[in-house]
Amino acid sequence: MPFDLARFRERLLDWFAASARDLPWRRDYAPYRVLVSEVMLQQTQMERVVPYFERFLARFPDFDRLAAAGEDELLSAWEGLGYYARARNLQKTARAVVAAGGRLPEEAGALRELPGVGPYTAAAVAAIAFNRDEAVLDANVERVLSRVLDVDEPVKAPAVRRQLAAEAARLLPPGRARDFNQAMMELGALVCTARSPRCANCPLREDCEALHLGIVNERPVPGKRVTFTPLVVASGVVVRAGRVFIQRRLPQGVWAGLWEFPGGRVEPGESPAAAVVREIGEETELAVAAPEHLALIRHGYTTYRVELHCFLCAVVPESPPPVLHAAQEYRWARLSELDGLAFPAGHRKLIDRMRQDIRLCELMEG
DNA sequence: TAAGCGTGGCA
DNA sequence: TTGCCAAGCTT
Repeated sequence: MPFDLARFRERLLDWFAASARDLPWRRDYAPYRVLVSEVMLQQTQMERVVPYFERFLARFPDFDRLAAAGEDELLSAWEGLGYYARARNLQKTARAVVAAGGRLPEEAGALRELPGVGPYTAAAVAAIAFNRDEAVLDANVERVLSRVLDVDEPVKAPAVRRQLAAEAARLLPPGRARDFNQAMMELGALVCTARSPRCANCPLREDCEALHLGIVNERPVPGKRVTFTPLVVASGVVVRAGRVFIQRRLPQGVWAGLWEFPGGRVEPGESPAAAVVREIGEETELAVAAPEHLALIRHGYTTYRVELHCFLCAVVPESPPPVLHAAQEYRWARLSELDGLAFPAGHRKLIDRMRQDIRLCELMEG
């Protein structure tokens, strides 16, 4: 059966009307809420975003409140979501919107000028908040179209992406951009999934070329696969007079502006205990001794797989005061202070372990 | 154009 | 356990 555009649109929109998940930003499609949700959803799955979205909106209910937020308050609300530049850019956008009178532009071209708003987010906000006729192209749409149209080249290749963007625009029913785009992404998330797609329940099963050919599992064609680099890291919980040393990371690079415990990479042939003493000296000029193993935490970030060795360290009595070489600010903090500050996920896990360590808690009292 | 930028879930 | 994956943007 030939591809029928009207049928494709009708079945997709009917399916979405019946199957759309109840999400907080789908209540009224208020532009601020749509923008926050779309930025949170960059490279992040729906289920993970929803609780962050609720907390974020409670703290920062509008552009004005977000524009006025402090750095720790902002990053703390984002802690655990990753890609923290998103939070900073979202605040920059809020400030630009406030400066421009308080309203978000409605056209994709103007939205695209805002910090942290790329081609996807500009089209998504224009379509979902303002129902402008823009077609989004995200990983879900790429996957759906690569199957429906049987695309036999890697979908991440720029030329293929341009082609898929044009196809998405062709499929878009004029005047229905809000529902159409969400329907394509929702279908990708719930039915046309990367693994174990539910083709028997798919509203587009009659329109799907890859399904007809029996090669759904060969679509989309993957691109170059990323290699993960194992990394051994040692970090120190440096305690003095009931307080722990923490430092704020530099404004550029990974975990920019977040707080952390000092430490760094364990060199080949070096023990984690020796590395933590060396790294703390290099980063802070603090002299510490007798590192005592606290925890071993495994986590990953971007393309690294990290084995994080954590030690409790004492400052030697004749140690000089801290001088920072890998951070912009430091603090001797009480355990209870750490909750209002943003830490990388691995260090947050360490804080959780610290709270379970009775002897450490006794050391931190008072 | 390619690499940097997080994180947790899942098979 | 390990590899793969997710509603991308910036430089």
